[in-house]
Amino acid sequence: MKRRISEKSKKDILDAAREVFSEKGYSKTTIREVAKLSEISVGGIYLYYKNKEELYTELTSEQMKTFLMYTEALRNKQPLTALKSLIEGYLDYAIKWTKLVSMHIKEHDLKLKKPLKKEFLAAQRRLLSDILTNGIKKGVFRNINCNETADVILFSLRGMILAYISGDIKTPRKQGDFFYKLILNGLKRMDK
Amino acid sequence: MKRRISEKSKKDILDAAREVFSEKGYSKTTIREVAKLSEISVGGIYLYYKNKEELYTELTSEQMKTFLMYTEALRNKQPLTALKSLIEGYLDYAIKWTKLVSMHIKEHDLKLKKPLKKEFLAAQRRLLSDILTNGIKKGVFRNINCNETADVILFSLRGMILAYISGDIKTPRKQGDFFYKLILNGLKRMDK
Amino acid sequence: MKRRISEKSKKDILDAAREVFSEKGYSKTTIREVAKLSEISVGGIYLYYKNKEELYTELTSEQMKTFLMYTEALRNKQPLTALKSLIEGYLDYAIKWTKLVSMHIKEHDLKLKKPLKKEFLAAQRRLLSDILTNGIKKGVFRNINCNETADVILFSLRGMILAYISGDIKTPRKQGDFFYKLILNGLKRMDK
Amino acid sequence: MKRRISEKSKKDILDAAREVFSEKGYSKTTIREVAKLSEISVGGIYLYYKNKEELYTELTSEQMKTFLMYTEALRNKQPLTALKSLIEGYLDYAIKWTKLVSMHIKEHDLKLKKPLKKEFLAAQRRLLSDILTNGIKKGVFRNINCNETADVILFSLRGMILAYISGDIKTPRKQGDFFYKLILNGLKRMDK
DNA sequence: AATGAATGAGAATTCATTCAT
DNA sequence: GATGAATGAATTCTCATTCAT
Repeated sequence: MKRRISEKSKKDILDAAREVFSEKGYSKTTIREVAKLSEISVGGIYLYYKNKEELYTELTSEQMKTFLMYTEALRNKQPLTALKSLIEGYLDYAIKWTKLVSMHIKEHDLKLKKPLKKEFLAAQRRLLSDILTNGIKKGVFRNINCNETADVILFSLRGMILAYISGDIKTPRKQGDFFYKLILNGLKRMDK
Repeated sequence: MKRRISEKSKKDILDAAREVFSEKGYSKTTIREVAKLSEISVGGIYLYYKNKEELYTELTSEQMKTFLMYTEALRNKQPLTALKSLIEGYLDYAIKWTKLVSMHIKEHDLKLKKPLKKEFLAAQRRLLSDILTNGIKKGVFRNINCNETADVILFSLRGMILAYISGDIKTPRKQGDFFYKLILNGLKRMDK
Repeated sequence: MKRRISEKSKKDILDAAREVFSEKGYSKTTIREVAKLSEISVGGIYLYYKNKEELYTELTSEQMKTFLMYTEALRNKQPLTALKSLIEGYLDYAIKWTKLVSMHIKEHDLKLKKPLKKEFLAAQRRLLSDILTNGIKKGVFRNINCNETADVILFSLRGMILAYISGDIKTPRKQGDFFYKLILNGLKRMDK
Repeated sequence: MKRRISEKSKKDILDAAREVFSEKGYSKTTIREVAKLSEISVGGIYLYYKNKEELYTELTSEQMKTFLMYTEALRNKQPLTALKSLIEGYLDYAIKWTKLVSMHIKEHDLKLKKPLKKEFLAAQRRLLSDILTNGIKKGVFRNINCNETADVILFSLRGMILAYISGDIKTPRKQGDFFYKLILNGLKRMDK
């Protein structure tokens, strides 16, 4: 029987869970596998997490917090820089945590995640909306509806990420750059 | 014991599968239920489809063909109309087949689906690219890279759909309209 | 894979369940063991019975029906004979189905059994009450409260059975005879 | 780490066990819960009791001793009073410790309990037999076989208790009174 | 070809018991 | 002696797949 500090065990489990959940998604992940990888017995998992659901929720929550911290830092940048960095941040994160992001997308309909996700999305929308508002104030952007535009941009970004994790594109950063230019300048020919 | 022509049975199964899969999603769909609805025995299903995965793949393939037929019809419309209709078509389809689309996203990494999806995406990209090229020729659109832009638009649309099936937005058509305007006009203030 | 007629399987399972449940009681009985004894796979059990609870309920119900049939036959006998036969019937049944009765007593607090048991008890009470009423009418018994007396007699009998299955007495029939005389004549010295 | 005299710990555990066992019954009682309530660690429990079964046995033994002390006090009362008090004592005890008694019945076939129970029953029988003998001597009771009668009365009482804990009767004391009168006067009409 | 009863591996979860500290 | 983290066997139940008929 192994002896460890409680906190170490909890972390070991979460690390293993992140690995397995990202690889397999929620329903195909088994506690047995998490146990094996974390080198903690099956029963041991249940010492720290009430059930599979709670383990998953904890993991998700932790990931979102990390990401929020990164994006919040963009708040004080110039509008154009901030917008570009936000797009890049999203895509870089997806590149770094492909499997994990893949899981989040796969499990988009998991009931348990709903409130967590809602709050996360709201936070992202607030941030992007503020960036846009700031851009309008500074005369960089047209006078658009910031909230709605923020939504559309965020959703589109998620679409780009989905394309990346699905293997439809290999160089998401390049696509991101394209997306940035597209929404900046639009399609319409203006000189006419 | 029922006697039927092979093709009829195959279709019955697929109809039932579409019903059940789109109601329950992949994992929660049981072969028993498909059997019941199609009025073909459990064993019978396996006569026509090797396993659950193959049944799913067949269904997906069929759905894609149907959708392609719809979108191809846009080829001859005016660029702006075609673009708008394409966006609306995507979103309307997602509204009509929410669960089915949700399932496609959940199973985005299913091996068997890969070539199928690739071809579907390529077709969609060709179409949209042609619409854009046509728009440039007619002087409606700026001189953009059509292939890349087509990709970005398609992926963004998928993001919008993901947002809808995830419950993040309730009125995807409205968002679609917003998206249309955004990519048309861009964000930048032009008069300066 | 064994092939059998559905009805045969159902019976095999019930037979095995009777065996195991009587031996182990409800909670210590495992489906695996019932499966093994019935020579039907674990999954097979669930083909016929929704869950452990239903299997148990079915078993109980079947037993009660059998027993009720026997006791109802006493209704037309002479009061004294009927009373004596009832007592004997209870104890003989307990002797014959010791383990099964033991289970019923062990599981006296199982929620699922409640309505079933209530109806069984009510039927028994009606019968005994009728026997007593008849006895009063014929002048064999004192003018007692038939319902209450029926209850007390039935409960006492159950006590006798509990004593038997607990191993406290070896010859329940003799005790039954004693009980019969006791409640017939009472303890009190009458000639004073 | 808490330091305590061995005997104190043992008692604390037993007190907690009584609480939990009588609330949950044998199978649903967990050692963890006993540990928590007794404020002794899980491992600590196993220092004093070999396993769950032994803890249960110890508890049972203790309960029986307490009950015996109460009933022994009836020995010097008048026969009729003693008999009535005995009946009431049994039923009151069942009312007070319903769950505990229920558990004793569920576990009636626990091997370890057998000798314990035998001795308990013997003691009760001796007492009741003495009461009856005394009653005969004083001319209150008919000349009956005291040992056998004692048995029958005790078993019947257990039946009454079983009926109570099974929920078949709500007012065991009333039933007890009825039982008392029944065995006192019998069923037979005497004036004929 | 067609059936559906039967299979059995595998899932989440619990808990008596152990043992390193 | 005392602790409580860790163990892992055991539980109920599900369901894709098989195969005797």
